[in-house]
Amino acid sequence: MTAESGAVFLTEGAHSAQLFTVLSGWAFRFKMLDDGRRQILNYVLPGDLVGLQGSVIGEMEHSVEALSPLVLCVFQRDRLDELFANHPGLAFDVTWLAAREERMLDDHLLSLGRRSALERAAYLLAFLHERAVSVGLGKGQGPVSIPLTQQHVADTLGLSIVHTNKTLRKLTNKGLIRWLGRSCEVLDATELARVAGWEGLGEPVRPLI
Amino acid sequence: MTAESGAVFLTEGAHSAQLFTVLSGWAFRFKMLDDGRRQILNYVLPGDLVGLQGSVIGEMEHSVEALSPLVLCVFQRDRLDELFANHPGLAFDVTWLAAREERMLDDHLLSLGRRSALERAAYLLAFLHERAVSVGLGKGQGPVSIPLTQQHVADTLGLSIVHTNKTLRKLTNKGLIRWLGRSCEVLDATELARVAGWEGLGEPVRPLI
DNA sequence: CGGAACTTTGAGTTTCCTCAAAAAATGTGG
DNA sequence: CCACATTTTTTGAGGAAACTCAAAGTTCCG
Repeated sequence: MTAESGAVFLTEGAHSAQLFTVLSGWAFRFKMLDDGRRQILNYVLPGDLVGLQGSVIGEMEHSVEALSPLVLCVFQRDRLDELFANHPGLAFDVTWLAAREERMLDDHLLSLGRRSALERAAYLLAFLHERAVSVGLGKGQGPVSIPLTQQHVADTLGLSIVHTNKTLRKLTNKGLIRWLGRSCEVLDATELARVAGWEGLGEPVRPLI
Repeated sequence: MTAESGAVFLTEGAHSAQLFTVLSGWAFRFKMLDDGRRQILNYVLPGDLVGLQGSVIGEMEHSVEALSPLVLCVFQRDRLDELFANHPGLAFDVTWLAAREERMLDDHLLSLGRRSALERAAYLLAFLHERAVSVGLGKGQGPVSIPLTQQHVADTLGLSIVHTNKTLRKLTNKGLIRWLGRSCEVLDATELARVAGWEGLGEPVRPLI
């Protein structure tokens, strides 16, 4: 299955939730408040599972939207029981992915709760850079390019679009990032992580799904 | 196994991570930045699993501290493989718990990113109240009592202790909570949820571990 | 080429923070 | 049970961070 950039392909409340594996492209998970405030929860990259909450618990409480053209592999939900029954190794891998997601959310919570705007922005871009590199998106010549707008950054960091712009400008002026059209190039991931006081994900092994 | 109130019984970086089930008591998971800023990630109640990240991925990236005297049941990590191999139903329950934790963290992120101080405080107390009731802590006469200090609330909401105090006072003045010693009584959980614009957890079924 | 979406900037306001200190509750040892 | 140290809660005042409003540039896309 494929999805266009900007397409919301899983929505909150969906009861017939499907489970997907991302083969290529970028997406993000988000929730909204009634008055339109949006919070981006995490980003989805190749190798990630999408819709596990819906499949395991029965209903989705967040939505997922594509940031770039996306290629997905669909899993029927009822086959999850079969997977646990007959493929314990794969079942463990699913749980490994869930634990890794939990760990990323822990990091995001630390950021939103206790880092300043500048630290938060540096953290986010260092994080996305590390994730992009870990799935092989850094192999092209030059810096890694992340497909998002400043509105996405604002809705991830819990900041207004105006303050986000001013904060990203500081990182740009330090030569750590560059903003191009609707994407961000990370020029110095090490320094970004240092500004944020972030240790990195530290993911030695990971299962292939 | 038991733990005293205030005891940190799992620490960040622990490599020989164990897996626990909580039988009774309250605890919380947290992370710290180098300069001492602390962020509480989530609360742990009876029926919760503690240390799954360490068991599945291999290293803990957060710590866990008791809020009240705690009774725990220890699981050896290597028995997790055996569980996945021979008890697919239980393995699924472990994954269910991981998905539920992920969902709670999603809610917390929405709160930290997009809710005001008052909304955040109302959300947190409605959330903790709902969790307490769901494990049967509401059966004693009178309101549910949650064992924490305002410093814990501040470190959960990402606010200073001073602003937290002023915010909780507003909720007290509205008659929604009462602060007693080092604990909080929830007097009107419905109104708290309404102030927060929060729908509740919505947990029809749950596995028994 | 023209409209829409996105980025940038400035000005004034609100929310939340820090500092400082007092008041209240809790715990401890005699 | 009381005196004392410690922790927790409360209050006030001034400052910093982030927000809203408004508008001008830019870039993107059909």
